[in-house]
Amino acid sequence: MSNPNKNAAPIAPAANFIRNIVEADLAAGKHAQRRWAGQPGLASDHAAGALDPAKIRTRFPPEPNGYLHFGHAKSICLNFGLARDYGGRCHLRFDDTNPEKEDQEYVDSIVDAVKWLGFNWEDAQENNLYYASNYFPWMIQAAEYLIATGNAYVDSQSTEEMRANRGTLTEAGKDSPFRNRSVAENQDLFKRMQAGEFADGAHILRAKIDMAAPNINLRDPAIYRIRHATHHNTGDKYCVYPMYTFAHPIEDALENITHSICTLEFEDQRPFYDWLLERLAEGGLLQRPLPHQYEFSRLNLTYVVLSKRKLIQLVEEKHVDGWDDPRMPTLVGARRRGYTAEGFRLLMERVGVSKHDSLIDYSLLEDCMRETMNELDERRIAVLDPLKLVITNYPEGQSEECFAPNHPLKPELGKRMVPFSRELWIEREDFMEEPSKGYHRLYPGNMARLRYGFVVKCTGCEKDAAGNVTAVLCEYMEDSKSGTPGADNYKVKGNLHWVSVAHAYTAEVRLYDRLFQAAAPGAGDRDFLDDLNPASKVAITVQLEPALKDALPEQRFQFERHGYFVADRVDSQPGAPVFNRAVTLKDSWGKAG
RNA sequence: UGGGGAGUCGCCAAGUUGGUUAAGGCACCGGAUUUUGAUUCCGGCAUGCGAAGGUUCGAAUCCUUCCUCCCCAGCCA
Repeated sequence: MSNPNKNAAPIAPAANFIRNIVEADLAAGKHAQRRWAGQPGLASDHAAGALDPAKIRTRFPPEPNGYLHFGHAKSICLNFGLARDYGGRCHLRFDDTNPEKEDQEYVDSIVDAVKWLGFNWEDAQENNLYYASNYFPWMIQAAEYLIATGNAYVDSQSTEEMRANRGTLTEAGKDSPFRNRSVAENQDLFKRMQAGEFADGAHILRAKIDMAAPNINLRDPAIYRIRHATHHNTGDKYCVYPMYTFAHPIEDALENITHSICTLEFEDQRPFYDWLLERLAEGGLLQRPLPHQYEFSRLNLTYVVLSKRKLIQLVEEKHVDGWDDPRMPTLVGARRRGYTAEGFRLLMERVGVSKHDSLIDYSLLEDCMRETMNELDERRIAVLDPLKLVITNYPEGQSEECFAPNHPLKPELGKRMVPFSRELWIEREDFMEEPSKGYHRLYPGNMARLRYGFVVKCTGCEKDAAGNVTAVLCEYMEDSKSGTPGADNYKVKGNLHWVSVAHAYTAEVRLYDRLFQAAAPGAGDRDFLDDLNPASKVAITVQLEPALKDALPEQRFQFERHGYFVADRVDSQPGAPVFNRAVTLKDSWGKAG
């Protein structure tokens, strides 16, 4: 009763302030009269189209200058989730307005990552994959309109002069000496900027608003700069490129975006967003109603760094094995780690959307992964720290078939055969010569069940000269085999997993743990690298049940009593998979005693 | 010291046109089931809503003052 929706999929999304706004807008019919040209366009283009079939339009607008990380996943789930839930559309738009930083490699990886998360922007009716760079002609038109109406001017101050004249947080800025150039001169200069007559930085186009505005973003923000650079999409066609501040609102409006959702740090830019769009709508360039920007707080996680600078440093200085290292908080890393898209979607649902600065416990993410994997993954047996168990009353050279269910919650997934024999691998920690209080696995004189096999009674152990246990000895109860009528005659508390020595598949497993050992890496004046967890990756050789030899890359299993493991999608060879640990099972043993 | 945001249980987060006992999730603590010390199930868990005053029959919701935290001075996004 604590969660009546638990079995009713999909779970109703929790209320949040953005959903409230969308619902209110829908109820008021705020966007009902928008027209849609079938593709992005100016007011005149859309006016020729039919009513927009999408009730709302949102967008996920990454700059293709890096790999997507967990923070982006929140934005993706929010924007695509809204469109899905309210009869809308969500566009994937590459915000590629800075040629010096962007690359096709990133475009491809972003497309993959969004798809992997389970969202799409394309169906029989629409394909909403866009590039801001395809809007450059319209943006130049918009800039020229601003110049013509006295709302923009070409400034020829140096970067340093501009900075000096911007003022400070508490002092007003000073007008540029070029601020009152005539419209004709501004038009001429902007034309020549486009023609490539000037070097980078020689001139810049600025909006003409108010150098004394208390909001620094309104002190004549730069909107078009000169960059002689090759763009990944437009090549060498342009010498001038728009700034984000100018480009983004226009992109939204051209695409008929109704709710433009971004993170909190853009809040101060909303006045300019509205100012710009209002000017362009007045001029008849953009369709009304105009898009509106809403801000939410970005995702922060304990034990994780998400700043681009730090992620690059981790890769370049080789603290990790690349962008897709399973310990990286990138979506490619998570995928390789074995994390689920379902788990990310669940996490974002649980985390919610608000404007508070929040810090989410990493354990919440792990818990979401466990929850989805428990449902999704078949079970298999793996002995990670092998110790030999010899069943002294079982005939040498003999073996027999035991059957283990593939998923205890889903009998329809059937069973698989696991061979049983005289010598088995068991987990070293499943034997204690002198048991601690509450321990109910193997120790001399105690009985325990070999899961899906027989009940055994421990009779002792063998040791080497140094006193290390080299084998555990036991006798099995012949009438106790799982699935036979006699199985219930034995009541034992301990239940161990095992793999037949003669049949085992010996493989490599990477035990991954959190990349950082401090909840807030680099907090205070520490270097975040000092908080790296030296044991975040431990490769071991393990004994696996034979069926695991056929695991396909990216196939994931629960290794019973251990956790969830995935066949590495890069390093696995056909018939020779290696496994990554995504997350352990919850373990309350030893916690409360 | 300018401007913009935010402060509700350990972590998130509803609720904010003032009106019964302040949703829900995670964590945690009990207890039941269990051939994974997992899962599942049942129960518990804020006389309190950053603080102090005030208005009111009644305030997390209104008013006043104060405190704390985050963001902004790229020709990045």
